Amino acid sequence: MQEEEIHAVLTRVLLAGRLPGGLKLGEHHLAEIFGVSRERVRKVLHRLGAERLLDMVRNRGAFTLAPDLREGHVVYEARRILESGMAAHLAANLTPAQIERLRRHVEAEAEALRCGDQATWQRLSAEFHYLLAELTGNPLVQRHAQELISRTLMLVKRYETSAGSACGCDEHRAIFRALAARERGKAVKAMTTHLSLVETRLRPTLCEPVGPSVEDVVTEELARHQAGVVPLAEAG
Amino acid sequence: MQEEEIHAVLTRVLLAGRLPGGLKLGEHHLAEIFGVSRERVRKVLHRLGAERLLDMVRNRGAFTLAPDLREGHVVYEARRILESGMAAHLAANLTPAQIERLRRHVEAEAEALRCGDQATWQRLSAEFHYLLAELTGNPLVQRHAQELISRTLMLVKRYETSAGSACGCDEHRAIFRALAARERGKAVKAMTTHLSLVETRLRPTLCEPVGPSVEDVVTEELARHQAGVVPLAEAG
DNA sequence: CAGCCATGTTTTGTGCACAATATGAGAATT
DNA sequence: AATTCTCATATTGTGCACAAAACATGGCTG
Repeated sequence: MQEEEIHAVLTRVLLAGRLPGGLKLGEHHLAEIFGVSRERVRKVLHRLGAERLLDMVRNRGAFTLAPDLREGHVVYEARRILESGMAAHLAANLTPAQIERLRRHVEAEAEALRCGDQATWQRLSAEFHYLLAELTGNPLVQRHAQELISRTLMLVKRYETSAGSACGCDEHRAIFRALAARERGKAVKAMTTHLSLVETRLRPTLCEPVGPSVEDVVTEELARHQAGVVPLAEAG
Repeated sequence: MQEEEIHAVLTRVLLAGRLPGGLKLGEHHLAEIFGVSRERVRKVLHRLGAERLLDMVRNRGAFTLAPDLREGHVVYEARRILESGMAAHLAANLTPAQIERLRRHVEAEAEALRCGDQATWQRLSAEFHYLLAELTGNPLVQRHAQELISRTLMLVKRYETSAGSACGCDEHRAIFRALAARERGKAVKAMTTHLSLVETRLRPTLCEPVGPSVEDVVTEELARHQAGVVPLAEAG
């Protein structure tokens, strides 16, 4: 078991929000689950702490975070700032080929929505933003955008409303149209509006998904990993 | 010697660009310099690698990077994207008190420039951008902005032109005026223009500052650290 | 003489044992 | 009965020793 794999599995578990907040992740416990030495897990946990996916407390260990809606607001605000900048940049720099690629993506979203394919639509919907970051061609922007988007996915999993996730395709289309028309101001505004709307769709559902054991969740994701399933960004 | 201190000292040395690129930083060597165990240094080195301030090669060790102007372009582009988003946000959200704070900063810059106080002006000039990030009140944006700005400081140290660093105060003032007037579009444009101009001031000076030994540079910065000197952002 | 393999040396990676610190229970005291 | 102190236990942090990998040197072969 490579260190990179452990990191990937834990990252996916954490971003999926499948564990309740404030849960302690013991080094020894995880080491047993993964079947590796404690040091291996230890290093990964500290790295996840640096990436702000875990709360590391000295001499106490690693704890899952419980992002509340207030922190969620910070993430969405950061996204509005970064992605409106991205929109401004893209409006001025997109090539025709890139515009075409965007168009196809938005169409695929609409198609999935029309077919009632909720899973596909939800995936494409997230990937729209990853795609925009990719089209900037700037690795630094991509990394930052990916981090922020991942963090909102964690929030959405926790606070999504059944109704909420069933709209918003028009907003992506509006962003696309502004970008394709190279209208910078309009693109910025469309992006800002869209992200604000997405944020308002989060509902303060206080019900912590009463988590299954750490062992269950991690082993499940581990099996999925070893089966070669690669969700989200890497797939598209 | 705390792990945090070692990280701070090395970060400052690297960002100051006082070491030539591609230089190897041996674990044992650094451990001797700092007078700590190898594991301590090791951990810091890996962390710096994750922060992209060092090039970590498996089984080979840590190497200083030699950012060329092409990578510099990527950093400045990322800054244009992020900071233009910041400008758009600030134009809509600055409080009168914050505007006043910005005004004072820009005035201080002008004052330092008038007095010919090159050192102070250069410091204030960098801090202007840190200040903008701070005024967003968003910790995620702050972290990202700080990383990008630090990276450009590394570039400036390496490729600065004597003439280049002696202008640009007017550009900050233009940004301030647009923000104070809450003119979003104008603020975005002023920011983009400014960062583009700064980038063009970098000159492809091929002369690697023929570095003094790792030991000399690190021990010097270490002494400075222990004397309590805290440069740049923390000072402001 | 050039290229290549082998061996010795140096440097990094990993597991282990022990030390330091936090947690929780239980007893003693007010 | 509540609080605090102490001690037992569990968990994390750290240094050390060994393993593994890369590098350098020198000799061998074509």
